[in-house]
Amino acid sequence: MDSPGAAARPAARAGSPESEGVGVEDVSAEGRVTRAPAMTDVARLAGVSHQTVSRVLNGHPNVREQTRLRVRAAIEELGYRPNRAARTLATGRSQLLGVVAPNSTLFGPASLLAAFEWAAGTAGFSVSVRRVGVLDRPSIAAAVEHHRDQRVAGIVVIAPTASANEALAEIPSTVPVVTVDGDPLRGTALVTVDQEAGAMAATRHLLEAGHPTVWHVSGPSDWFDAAGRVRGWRRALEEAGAEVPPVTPADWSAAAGYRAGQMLARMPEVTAVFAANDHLALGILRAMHERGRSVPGDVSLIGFDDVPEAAYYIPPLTTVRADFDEVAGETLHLLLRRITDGETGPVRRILSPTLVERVSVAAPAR
Amino acid sequence: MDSPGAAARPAARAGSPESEGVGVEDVSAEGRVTRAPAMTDVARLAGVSHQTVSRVLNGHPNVREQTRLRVRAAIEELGYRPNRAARTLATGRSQLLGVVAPNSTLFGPASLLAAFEWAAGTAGFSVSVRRVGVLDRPSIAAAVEHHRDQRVAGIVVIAPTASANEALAEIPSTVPVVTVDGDPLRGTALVTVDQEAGAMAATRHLLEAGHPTVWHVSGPSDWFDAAGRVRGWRRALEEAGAEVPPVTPADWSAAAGYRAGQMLARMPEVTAVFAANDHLALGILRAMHERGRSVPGDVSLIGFDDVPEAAYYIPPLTTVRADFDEVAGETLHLLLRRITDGETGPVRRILSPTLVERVSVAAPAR
DNA sequence: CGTCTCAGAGTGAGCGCTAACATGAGGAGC
DNA sequence: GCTCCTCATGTTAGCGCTCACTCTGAGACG
Repeated sequence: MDSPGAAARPAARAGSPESEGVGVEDVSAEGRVTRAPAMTDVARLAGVSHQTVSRVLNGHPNVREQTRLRVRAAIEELGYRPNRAARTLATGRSQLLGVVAPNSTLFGPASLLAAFEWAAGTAGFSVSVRRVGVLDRPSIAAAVEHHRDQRVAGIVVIAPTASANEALAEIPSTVPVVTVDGDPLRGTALVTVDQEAGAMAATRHLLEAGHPTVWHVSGPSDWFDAAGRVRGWRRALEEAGAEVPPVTPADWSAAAGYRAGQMLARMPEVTAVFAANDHLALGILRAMHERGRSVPGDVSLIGFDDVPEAAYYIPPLTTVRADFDEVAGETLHLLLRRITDGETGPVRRILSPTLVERVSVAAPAR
Repeated sequence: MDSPGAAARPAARAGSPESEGVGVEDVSAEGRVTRAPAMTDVARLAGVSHQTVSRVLNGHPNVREQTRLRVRAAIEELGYRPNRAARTLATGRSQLLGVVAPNSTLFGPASLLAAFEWAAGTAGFSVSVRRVGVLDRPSIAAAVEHHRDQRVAGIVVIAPTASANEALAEIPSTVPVVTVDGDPLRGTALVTVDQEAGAMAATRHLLEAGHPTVWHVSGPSDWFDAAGRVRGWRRALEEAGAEVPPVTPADWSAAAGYRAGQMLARMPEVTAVFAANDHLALGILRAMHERGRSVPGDVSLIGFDDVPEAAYYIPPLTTVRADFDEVAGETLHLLLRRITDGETGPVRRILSPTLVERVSVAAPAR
């Protein structure tokens, strides 16, 4: 509205044209506030046209080496920095990537987000994050629209729940979108962790330790991650011919794990539990402890995520680890390919998690 | 580079001017690719000048109600969305806020970031996040420069370490900056939690339970948070006339807490410990457990942060909680005030944390 | 020795918007 | 009835960049 020096706007190009080394940034020699150097200022100083400066900046081939050096020197001297808004306006493309993420600090999404921001930053892209409170259709659609307004080059949607699905279907294909942790069955670009494989590995590990069957405390049922882990658990049991006990439903919190654990702790037939994440496992651990059931003496337990603290639970937790750096890297890679090559076909990258063995698993007491 | 339809650029404004309801978005009736509607399209449809459309969009006063409605209808019909890049270019101001954050998933910074993104989104701002690997001068300076290139309206620096300090001093005052978790003694805009008060409350609580003194496992010494907690702990001891034992240095991890706990567990005179965060406390808990020292029977323990899992540690952890939503809200508030009012003087908002009592504290055994 | 080619530049238009100024109609004030 | 002001709107000129041209001179080629 009223930033200082706004009145000086039509001034510019005052002073002798060849005055060397003047333009620092915001205050001229006379102490007057002036604008930041633009491409034409660089051009004038280097004795070329603004278009040549543009060519140097964008690495175009047909520029003589000597000219290139002269321009670079001028850029350096003026401390020139290109105006991204102008470039975006002129090209219709930006160096901005949009992310739609759930408004939570859950370990998975938070780790993924951090890893993606880091990877994108390293690749020279900015990341604009839009948090959504509930992952329903209108919220996600609004967040996507918001990003499109900014002319982002591409969008990443961290949409771990089923309710987000329909919103994704509505996104016009004019802007590249990659979904992370979304519906593995959808026909778009998707990167996710093989939840089913991870859950199978955990369940098999417990069966192989000698347990007749494995109980499962699941995450919220509308999360794909949770559903995939249930599927893997069930499949491992079925393949081994073991009885499939009822799922104990929960959310992702230690509180829910504790409540589930209180139930399971009173059932003597429960000797092995696979929890859908480490925080649930922590709650279960405490419930077992309170009921005097030792882990792994009486009950074996496996979690999922390998949060950094899992190794310091009592006892240290056997769990399943996904490599979020890898997921983020793949996501970025896929998105950039879609941006530059205009690819639009369905692509799926499903990364395998690994079992991390610690001490919360043992053979069942006889 | 070669997006489809780039060649059709100089086309546009084909077709009968008054053809109603045509302009969906990207494909005209003939199936040809065309550009998204711009302000002039809206103006033509509404029978006004583009400037009037601009006035309606920006809520200027001098527009007749009837005209306003006509313009709004045209906007609706065309599905018009303003081009932010153009607006940014024209005004030199954007609706983008830049955040510089450490590349970690530590509970504090991660929670703060999420809360800030949420708050900013609610206020109609986008948030561009730049992660920095190490919080040293060049890294932070580069991140800030990156944001300035994008013409962000303001910048938030989450700079919890001392080494970040000098970088902050270099930032020109042309762009509003608010520091979070930074040096409480610096003369800029700052929002932070009163670490010292929180640590004092924890330490006093242990003293009041009857412990002769309190031992401290600290965070990394270059973090302001850690330093503040050490100060508060020391001050509470001194004010109570208690002996001040040596600080056990650590980082923020459960692993470091475990190592520190192994030391403390062998010292019978240690009956009360204040850990600089909950994850350290978790590690200490396990070390105590392994050595057969019960918490709170033999040793009382308090953490800091109140991570959601702390209530499910064994035993449930007494800790200190900061309200990150409040911190984020204050930060946004402060930043927006600086952006709109051009305020530049030093401002400090220091928010008080609260003690959350659970069961890890008891009177010392006699 | 004239013509063609092509690297290495420059010129002008326009991306979609806002800011400043211009215009014109209607009413208040004398 | 005239001036002067106010409200509602239009006109014009950029913001700083890229794109599609045009222009120039030197070498290749017949």
